[in-house]
Amino acid sequence: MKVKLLVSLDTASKLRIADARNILFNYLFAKHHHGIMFVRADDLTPPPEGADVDPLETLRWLGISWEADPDCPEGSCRPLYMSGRLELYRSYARQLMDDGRAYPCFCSRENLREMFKQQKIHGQRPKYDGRCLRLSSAEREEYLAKDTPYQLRLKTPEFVTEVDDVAAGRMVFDPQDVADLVIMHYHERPTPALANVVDDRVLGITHVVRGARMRAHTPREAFLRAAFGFDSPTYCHLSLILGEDRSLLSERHGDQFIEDYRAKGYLPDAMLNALACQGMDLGSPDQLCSLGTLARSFRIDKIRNSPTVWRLDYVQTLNRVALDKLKDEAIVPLLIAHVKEAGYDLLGRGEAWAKEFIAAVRPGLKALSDVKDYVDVFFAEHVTPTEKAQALLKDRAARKIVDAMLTALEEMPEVTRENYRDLLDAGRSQITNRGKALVLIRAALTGADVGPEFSQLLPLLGKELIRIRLENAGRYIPRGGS
RNA sequence: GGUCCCAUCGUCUAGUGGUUAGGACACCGCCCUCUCACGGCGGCGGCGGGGGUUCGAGUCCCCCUGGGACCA
Repeated sequence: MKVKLLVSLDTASKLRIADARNILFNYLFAKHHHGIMFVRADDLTPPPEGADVDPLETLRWLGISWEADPDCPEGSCRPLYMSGRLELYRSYARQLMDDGRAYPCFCSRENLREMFKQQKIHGQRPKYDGRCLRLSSAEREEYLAKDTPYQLRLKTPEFVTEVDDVAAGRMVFDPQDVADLVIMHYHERPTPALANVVDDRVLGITHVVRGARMRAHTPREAFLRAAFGFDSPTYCHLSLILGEDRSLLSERHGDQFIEDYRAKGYLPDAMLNALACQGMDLGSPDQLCSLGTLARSFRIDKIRNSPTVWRLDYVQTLNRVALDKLKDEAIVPLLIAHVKEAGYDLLGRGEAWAKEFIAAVRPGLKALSDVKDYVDVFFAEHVTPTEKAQALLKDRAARKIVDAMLTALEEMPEVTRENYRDLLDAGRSQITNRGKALVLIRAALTGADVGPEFSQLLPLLGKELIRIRLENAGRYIPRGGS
């Protein structure tokens, strides 16, 4: 039997890490078995005003593709849209109602709330008591005649229902535990359970692979399927993804949308591997796995389903590996935007210069946006020394070094890879402690005590900028003394 | 409160009755070096607890503990 999967995607929200991982695992599972994965866009709720939200695009960026809506013309990659399937869900719900397996519930939200409150007061568990099921047909007609909004509830089947779960084995559900489930909200909006059960049926879904958060929804779907008489797909619930404090990943743990990482210059390969390792064994990050490799080694019965912790430092490590694999030509266009955001033009001094710049800077990059930390050093006319650098420049030797370098600089037509040492030596020869001299030179030139190698720094800065920097540094060096 | 899930180094994981419990990230140290980073080498560090089953249990069963999700 061909593996067929369906994942749903909330179009009102950016793609979350956990959802991305779940969808990735669906994709890998489908690919591994040469099956197919459908995507259903749950578009009943519009995205917030002015929000730039397109989780489908994020999926494409990750390289994850899906099977088109079977009702669409050949060659399309259109996902299924929930809004276009409302009639389908309604027709199935109607069928259930006609068969007497579902009934309208006219209780308002307020009434329900009151019922639960009373039950709590009497020490009972809040649970819908099925009062609308006991309505006489005359009463029911009366409500309907008055156009009272209603929900559609499933008459819970009376027999125990079972579902297979890859991780948990066979799960057994007792009808005693559930109240009559709402399958259609007021105004004929399907509940997720109905939509899932119907779509699984219509599309011939064989496996449901989804987050562990959805596990508790399984009984409802099981009872609903039992009412329809549908077979159940096999379930597999994927581990929760937690923050470093071991609570469910959320805003307070930092970036939780794939788009956030994308914007910071994380590459798809890095994200893919970071997601995959939440449940899979990837070995060393040195070899980033491609989607194809991941799919080949993916085994649904091998994934771990205990909660995992999303670690930013690991994502960074993966991204550095991904960045390393990128050729200079490929990295230039990606970096332009990040440099521009910091207020500079990467190509302003020519393409050759840009390449040298990238070579100097890329070993330190964990994400492309980190380039902002280096940009001032290379582009700015004036740099304000850090406190540490200022302290260094208080050294009286600094004056001698800076002056000597300025003098030497005048003799040089330009500072290049070949002659930068001469410039360095001019400063360095002023004092005996050569290591210390270099620290002072760094402070004077870059305003920092750490930074790129001189062999890269000096030629990149060039004569003019070096002169300006050295002169500027003079303001921080005390006058006088010997 | 009810239902359910999970449990190997700090973290992600390998391990499906016999292993010196392996790898990776992080951390620490050393080397490289003008500094940071990169890179190389090395180190620290784990089967939550208690009962069984078995000649033998991280591995199978039960209980406890802990963490978590869902329903409210």
